[in-house]
Amino acid sequence: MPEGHTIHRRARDHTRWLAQDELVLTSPQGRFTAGARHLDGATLLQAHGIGKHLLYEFDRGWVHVHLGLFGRFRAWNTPAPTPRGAVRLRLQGPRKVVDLVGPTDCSVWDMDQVRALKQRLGPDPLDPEADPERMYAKIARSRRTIGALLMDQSVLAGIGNVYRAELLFRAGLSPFQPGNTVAQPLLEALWQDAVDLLEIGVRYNRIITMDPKEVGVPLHRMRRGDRVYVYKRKQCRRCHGRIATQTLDARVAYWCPSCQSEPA
DNA sequence: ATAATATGGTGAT
DNA sequence: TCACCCTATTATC
Repeated sequence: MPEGHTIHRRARDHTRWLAQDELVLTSPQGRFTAGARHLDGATLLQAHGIGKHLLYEFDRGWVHVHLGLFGRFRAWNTPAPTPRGAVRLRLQGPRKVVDLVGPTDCSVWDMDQVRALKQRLGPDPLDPEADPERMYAKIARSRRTIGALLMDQSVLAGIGNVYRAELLFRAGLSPFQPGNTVAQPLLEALWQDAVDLLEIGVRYNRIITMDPKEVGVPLHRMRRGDRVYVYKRKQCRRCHGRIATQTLDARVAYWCPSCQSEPA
């Protein structure tokens, strides 16, 4: 779940549920005790999603959360049950309680760290202010594969292994095409497609990349295991050919050799 | 029932 | 390149 769409969805939900109230912060698991105590009783102004990072802006400080592969949130209406499992952080508001479990990072940040993060990350398709020119420039002068570049958070923030596979399929591009050989209009199309797909992801709280017009099923009725063209599939959803897999930058890339052009 | 697997990033080697 | 984090989902028996 945790590619950019998940993060932005959580930011939106948590802002709606918890902002403008004084929150009780605890760390039932104990690994964030000092941080929780530091911000206990603070008022949440807003939760921000930036790429795959969550930033909780309080009236007197920031909390940074990165879910990694295993991190999850659980939410309840008050009163919430006793924390179950390794709850790193519990955010308790008057109406809702949110538990954070298994994150790669949960820590108190200052403004400098927030600024550094924003500087380090590439444009985020879910940020209305994002400037894709930075992504075009980086890809255009890189000999690394487009498959690796799309997953590089300093090139494009929020894309993970599923969206990588699906974006490349929809663009008809091989993951192994060097970045500096991808035509500019194709880069622009990739960006716009990322914007569209991630917005769908936020709205439906899941990754859906199949075109409703192509499959004749509306977005909200697409069944599990049938919402993507190539990711983790055996057969291409479009041509029914065999899906190829290969490790690319420590992650398994999925592509359809017949629908996606091979690099020259 | 139990086992395998994963959408990620970091830091050590 | 690999171990780690340590959950939820999916696959297998």
